Amino acid sequence: MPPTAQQRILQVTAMIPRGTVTTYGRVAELAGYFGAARQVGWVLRRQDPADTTIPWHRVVNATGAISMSTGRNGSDWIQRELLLEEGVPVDRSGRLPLRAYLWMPDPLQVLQDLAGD
DNA sequence: TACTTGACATATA
DNA sequence: ATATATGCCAAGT
Repeated sequence: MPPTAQQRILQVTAMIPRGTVTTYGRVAELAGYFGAARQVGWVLRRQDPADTTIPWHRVVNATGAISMSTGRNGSDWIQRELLLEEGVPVDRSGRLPLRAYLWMPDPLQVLQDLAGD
């Protein structure tokens, strides 16, 4: 069975280094699903906020902010705390200096890692 | 099958 | 800096 989109999205997310962040759109792109940013949000939404096995908190939107929403039942604020713990400065509205903390992986390396499993 | 909903992104005003 | 408008993709109803 070929890996599902969800699996690849989680695999890419798992590669994000501590103390750095990336965007939904970028994760989709690296996973091989350019344009499917919303799907990334959908996948991360069903992760257990308490489970840090996969660093879901290192994914933010393209404006450089945590996507705050009442539907998240507070996981958005948990995300802020987790990022602060890693040294990523997030202000009270959830904004952060994206360009300074953005994960810049070598695309080829990412493909290698995805293939290797 | 058709319509609605979202942890999105980009372009405009 | 905000707000509105489209385009996107998959799941839920």
